[in-house]
Amino acid sequence: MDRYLEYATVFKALGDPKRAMIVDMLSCGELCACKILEKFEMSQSTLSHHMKLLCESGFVRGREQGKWTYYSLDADAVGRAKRFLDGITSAEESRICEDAMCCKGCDENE
Amino acid sequence: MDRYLEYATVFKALGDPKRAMIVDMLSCGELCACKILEKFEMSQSTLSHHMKLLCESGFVRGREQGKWTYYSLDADAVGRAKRFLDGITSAEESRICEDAMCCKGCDENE
DNA sequence: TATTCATATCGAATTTTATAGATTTGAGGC
DNA sequence: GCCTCAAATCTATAAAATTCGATATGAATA
Repeated sequence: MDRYLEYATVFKALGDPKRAMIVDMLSCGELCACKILEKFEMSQSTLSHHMKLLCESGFVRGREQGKWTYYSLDADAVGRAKRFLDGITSAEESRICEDAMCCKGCDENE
Repeated sequence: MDRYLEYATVFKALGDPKRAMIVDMLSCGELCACKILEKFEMSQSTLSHHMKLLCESGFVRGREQGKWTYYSLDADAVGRAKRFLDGITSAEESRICEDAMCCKGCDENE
């Protein structure tokens, strides 16, 4: 269940429209908080909270330089999230299918 | 922002450890609620609520047959989520980069 | 048709999240 | 050293999510 907690933490971080848009903005490259804030009608403290969530999930990294904090995507975390979705589409390599968990319906298995 | 609301709704549905695990279970193929319930320590009403969320997000489809409800992944929705993550890694094709939104840092742009 | 079984829905309690204003921290500039 | 500015943190509040017991629904069946 721990592995799912890890996935869930990342997806939860992406599970807010503003954070999803922030992440998309960061796909263009590193951005400072001030630039991100410009694009939203949101208080500075609220943005800071969202960035903290994104960083704590591991999906985004923050780099402090002088007065500013620059944010960017963590390629590894993006890759892990992608691989989860990939694993979901190709049942063969699924983590869970071998686990006596699969059935084709209740009728056949009870 | 609407497009991000749509993505966020899906990611929010995946943003719970139990739901992430349920989705992984469904990667093996269709399952009925009773089979899923067996794998969790969770009341029936709670599972029903989780399945409703997953279905409302579009990520999972439910098929009622007699007394049972069978759940399976919606391939299109999985594909859309994947494409969001793909778009995030390859900045070139990003939805948002053209939007005068990119900068390489505050210093250069102010 | 009365009963049973699988799910869904309702209602309520608890926890978590989103938000903003006020304050703090820490770097730079005067 | 004092002021300014960017960002984080604290505090409070309102909204949303999680959970479960109880109840309703609806199909199969005796």
